[in-house]
Amino acid sequence: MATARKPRTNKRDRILNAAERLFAKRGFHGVSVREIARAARVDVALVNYHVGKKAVLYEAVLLRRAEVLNDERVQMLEDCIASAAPEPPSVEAIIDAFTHPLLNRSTREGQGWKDYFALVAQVNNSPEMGGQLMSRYFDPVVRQFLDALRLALPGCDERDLFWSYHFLSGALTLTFAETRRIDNLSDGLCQASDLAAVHERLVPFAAAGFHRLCDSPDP
Amino acid sequence: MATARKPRTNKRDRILNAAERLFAKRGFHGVSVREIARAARVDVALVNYHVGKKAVLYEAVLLRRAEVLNDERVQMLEDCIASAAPEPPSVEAIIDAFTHPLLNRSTREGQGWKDYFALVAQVNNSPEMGGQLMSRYFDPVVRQFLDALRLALPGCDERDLFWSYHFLSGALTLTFAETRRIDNLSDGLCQASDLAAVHERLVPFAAAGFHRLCDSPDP
DNA sequence: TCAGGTCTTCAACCAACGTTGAATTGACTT
DNA sequence: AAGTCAATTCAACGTTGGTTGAAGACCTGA
Repeated sequence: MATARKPRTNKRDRILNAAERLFAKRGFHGVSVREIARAARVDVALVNYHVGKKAVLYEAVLLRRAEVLNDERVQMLEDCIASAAPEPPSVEAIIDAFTHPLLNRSTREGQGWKDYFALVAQVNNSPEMGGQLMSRYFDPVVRQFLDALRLALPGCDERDLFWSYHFLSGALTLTFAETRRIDNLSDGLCQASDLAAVHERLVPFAAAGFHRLCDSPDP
Repeated sequence: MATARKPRTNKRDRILNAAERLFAKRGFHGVSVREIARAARVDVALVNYHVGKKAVLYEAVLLRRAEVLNDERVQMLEDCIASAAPEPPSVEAIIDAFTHPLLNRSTREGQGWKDYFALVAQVNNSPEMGGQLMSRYFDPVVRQFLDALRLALPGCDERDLFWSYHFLSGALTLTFAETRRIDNLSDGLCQASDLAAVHERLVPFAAAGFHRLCDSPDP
């Protein structure tokens, strides 16, 4: 008797998917609820029924994959700590645990994740609500990574550590925004869509930056 | 006879200033022309009269300070090349020539420049038009900096160089977006508004990354 | 003073917006 | 068969959006 529940909400997912794609492209204010409903092939009123008003929809899109991503990041961090024990893991390994989940999802799974990361890139650089939303959804896990980095960089000044993470965050989000500016700048030699090529460079680039800032002695 | 022209357009500047501030905060779609006119204390129709339609206004805001910034960047690059001659300048010095103008304008001059950089940060991470606009307004000068970096990093792989610049660009734009996320993350220890503190860390961070990627031998 | 622009105001247009409430469907329980 | 509740449709509400055109004000040089 129990199980035979409705597919709960096929349409709720369709709405979230369409919203994700459109918000990623044009931002919160650049997309109308009606357009999202049209793209999801769903009546306008259903958006309010299944999700809520526009602002709620926006946060629902952000939250949906944030949980998955956070779990995977924590898992990878614990793995890399465990496999380096009893030594602390290297800075490279920690950064890789932080960035690799993005690469994995973006290349192995569908366009949805790509859209999601592009959306996050916009949010991260938005003065309007960027600070609040990013802090709410990602910073709890970021703090765990900072804890690990402290062990890998003993004696590191706290401010150097925070700013180093800030630079990594900026480089990472611009990468996953995939604006194709670099395609143009490099005359096609580099491609924003070739995330594997970026990732194998981002990790050593950022690690070198962390070491440069955090290893130096303070007088 | 000649000179006594009207102040040409007092109001045009007021419109551009108001637009700059609002676009920086909420993006192109998040601000209405009517709101800009209200903030500039100007009739709605004057926006179209003095500048043009909304899209033209947006690009006018971007262009206005891009020219000033580009000139200053080129000047600082030439200076640092001249003062290092006949050796090529260091990577640090080149990056500093690229980033210092932002710091200078942002701290010494008014809120207008801060708003402008926040706007550029949004554009840089926007999939909608980010690639196009950034390339159009900034990449000609970026190419000059890449030329200088090639001399400072002889034998550097081209793709490593482009990606290194990409990472620098991401870190730089997130910094000048001033989203205050880092204030929250660091419990007030770091402040997004303290641009001098960021700048003195960004230059060595990025320089270390460039060296790490570009100095390594390719088998 | 008048004629010429330039600049400014006012009002209006229509399309699109987010959101809601009432009415309808459809499937499952009793 | 009737009743229940979630899901869905439809139409409408009141605002606000960007843009325009015609009319008015202002100034300058003749």
